[in-house]
Amino acid sequence: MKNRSKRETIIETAAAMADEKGFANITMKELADELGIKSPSLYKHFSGGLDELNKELMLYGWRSLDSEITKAVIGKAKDDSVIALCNAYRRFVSEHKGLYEAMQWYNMYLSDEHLQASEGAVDIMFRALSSYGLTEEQKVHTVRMIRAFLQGFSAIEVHAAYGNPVPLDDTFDFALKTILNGIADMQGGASR
Amino acid sequence: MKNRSKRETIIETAAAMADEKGFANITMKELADELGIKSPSLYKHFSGGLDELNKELMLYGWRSLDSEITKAVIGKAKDDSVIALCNAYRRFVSEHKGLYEAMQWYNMYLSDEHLQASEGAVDIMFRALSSYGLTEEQKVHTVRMIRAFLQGFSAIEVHAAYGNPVPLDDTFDFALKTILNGIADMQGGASR
DNA sequence: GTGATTAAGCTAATCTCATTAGCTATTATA
DNA sequence: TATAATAGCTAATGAGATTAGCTTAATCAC
Repeated sequence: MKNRSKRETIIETAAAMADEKGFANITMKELADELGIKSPSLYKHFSGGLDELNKELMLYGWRSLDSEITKAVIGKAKDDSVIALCNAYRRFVSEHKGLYEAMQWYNMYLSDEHLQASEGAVDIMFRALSSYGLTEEQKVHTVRMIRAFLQGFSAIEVHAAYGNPVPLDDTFDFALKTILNGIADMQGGASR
Repeated sequence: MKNRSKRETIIETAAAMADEKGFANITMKELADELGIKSPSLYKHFSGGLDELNKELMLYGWRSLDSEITKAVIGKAKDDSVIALCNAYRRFVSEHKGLYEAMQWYNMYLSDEHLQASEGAVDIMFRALSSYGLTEEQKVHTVRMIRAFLQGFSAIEVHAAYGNPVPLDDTFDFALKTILNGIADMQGGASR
């Protein structure tokens, strides 16, 4: 019954709380309340305090996202694979706005750990591109472009910063198409 | 000599401080110290406290960015215009990392005001696209895509989250080219 | 099995900020 | 000139994170 360590339970509770109330509103006090303990007790599990907790939240988030997009690309290749990956990323963000904030937020403070954490997602993107005949360098550019687009689009979508009636879904598809066209051009075009 | 209101001076000081020490490290105390006053005195200028200050910082940032990209696109059309705009955006972010954080951060809390604030930049993008023969809807998609890309790319670049020797500059050009190709396809392709 | 150790909690205390209250001097203004 | 607004100050309050030091229960070595 107790296969999940207390540490994990706390992180999952914090993640749920972030999704509910927003990442910025997680406090040691509220998290402790939610867990039925007093805030100083949290330091028994996270001696590094809020910082360590946030870092773990970030790592947990990236692990979850990895797992989602991995599932999404299984059995797919080329465009189908890229599309599935992007949609999975987008869905994950919309379902975990708070956790995603943690994933981004931590970004700002400890690039090294964040780098490692998000490496998994990058790796999956590389694999998704493997079925095209791209050079390594082309793959690097493409992964970066996709990543930048997904990150920017998600940030904007989460905060609903588009004040226009044209549906975001259409824009997402449009952008995806543009990116896939770019890939196709590389295969059949200049580098042929 | 005193053409700049105290309010403006404070905001500019805060912006400089954000660029130096990071947005998250701006405190009422340090800002007041920098200005040679005590922190409670700041409330005479910003009755809304840190929140109001941050909001003003965000607005100031967007105004500055507007002005930069406006300058950048003057006298240019089509691809040149888009390229100039994107480069200006990127440069602004790299020169004002802290202020840019404020611009993004506030984003998370008050979408309405942020929306208005960033409207100027969006407007300039629309104008930059006006010399192509795109439909309104195509322009909306394109602006959103460019915006998402710029935001995502900047976020990633600022935090140096790319652990790869391939130069970021090349990726930026590559992505720009992909986007411009997408625009060209719309003109000469399906929508012809 | 029993003493020592560790784990996980608790209360009380501390520190850092942001913020508020209330006072004062200076500057405009009617 | 009397008065009102401005911009500053000190002292006090309050929220949160964090630390110190105590207690109980489980675990472990022998």
